[in-house]
Amino acid sequence: MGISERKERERQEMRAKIIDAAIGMFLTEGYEKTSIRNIAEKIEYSPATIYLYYKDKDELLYEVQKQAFEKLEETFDREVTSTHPFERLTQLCKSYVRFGRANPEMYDLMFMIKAPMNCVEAEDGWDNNSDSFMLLLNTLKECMEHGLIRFKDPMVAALSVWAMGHGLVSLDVSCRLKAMQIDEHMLVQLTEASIDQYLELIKS
Amino acid sequence: MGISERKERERQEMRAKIIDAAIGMFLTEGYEKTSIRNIAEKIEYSPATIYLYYKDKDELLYEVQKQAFEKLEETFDREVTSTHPFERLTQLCKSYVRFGRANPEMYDLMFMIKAPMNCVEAEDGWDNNSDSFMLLLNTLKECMEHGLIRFKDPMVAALSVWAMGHGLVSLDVSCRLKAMQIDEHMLVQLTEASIDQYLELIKS
DNA sequence: GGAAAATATAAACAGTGTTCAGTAAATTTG
DNA sequence: CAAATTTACTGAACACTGTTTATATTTTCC
Repeated sequence: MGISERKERERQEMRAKIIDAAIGMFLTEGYEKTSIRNIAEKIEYSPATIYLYYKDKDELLYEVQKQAFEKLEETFDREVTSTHPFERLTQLCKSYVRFGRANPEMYDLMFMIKAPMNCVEAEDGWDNNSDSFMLLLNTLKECMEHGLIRFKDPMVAALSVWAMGHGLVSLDVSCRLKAMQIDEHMLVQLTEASIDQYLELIKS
Repeated sequence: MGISERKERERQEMRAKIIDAAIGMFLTEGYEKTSIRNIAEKIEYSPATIYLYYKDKDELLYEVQKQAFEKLEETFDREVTSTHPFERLTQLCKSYVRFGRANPEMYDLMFMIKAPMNCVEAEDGWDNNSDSFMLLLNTLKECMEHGLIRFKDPMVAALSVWAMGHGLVSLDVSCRLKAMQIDEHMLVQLTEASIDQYLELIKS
């Protein structure tokens, strides 16, 4: 019978409707400032209805995160295209930092906010991000196979490169670079220079 | 007259009482989960009283942050002692990362949480952290004067080193390293190796 | 001692995430 | 088709949150 199929489809549509509203509000207002009531109002349902489709606000965020990572992976697909491993690593780093700086609220949800990681505590690993991390890890491995970078351990390499990229983006997103007392324009240049410098340093 | 002096002293004592309670609760429960009501209960005053001493919850956090940075600076005073510039840079990096990993909740308040930076928006710079940043900057400048590191611009150097250190700590504190699917022991080793590797890389 | 000033608080406001009893609609069953 | 049952939804409530305000208490000053 096609009824249960339609029901399931309607359920997914409703879930999408909720998530779409949530994404929009999380990105414009931030996670904390977006309330279930606001989301409910936007989709013209009662707040309680949302709980029929998502367990709690954290699950909502987890779902939004999922979509954010899909966006990041799409960006990588577009911008990380070179066949030369080190060139590809360069593209990956720059693409990552550009993405973070261009979408600070999204970056916050993906890599900085504390909320949704609690609910993943019990589970093994953190699914949302594993694809992107694998892309980095594999690119680095390939670089190492060709002797293009000065790393010996691929995991150390992955952690280092990610840490550098994340550090640059997150210090900016969290406004901690105010300690440097420089203007926005200068900051962009310094960030760019830091990445270039770092890639130069790891090149063998 | 000594009355106004006593009044001022009592005022500072009350401020300290509030902050002490706040620190304790922020570190054990986190900023978001600590309520003004909880703090008030702990010091046995009404919630409204707190507002006679601090403008709002953000100002409370800003004050707690201040003390956290004093703790960080004390740690640096103890652990960053070498007269050799590069050796001192090494001590600084390791001390920073160790501090962050040993005090994740405090690190969160200092470098990750979003809340208190908003209220600093208008002001120029971010006072709390400027001493530590200056220590890093000056150490790097000294290294450069002696030709010990491969950086040309001290600001690029400071941003790079800070980004690397902050990246390593914050990815861990925010649980994002779950993407790497490794155990705690391995993680400590990888982090250590990443710092060593980085210091090796920037050495000229 | 009594006016003035400083200090503390109970109560209220407007908001939050979440739960639950109860209603209305859609579906299945007899 | 009508009755019974399942599904979808919601209003109201609960237990919180940060913050403000009018009121009460204490302290200082003349």
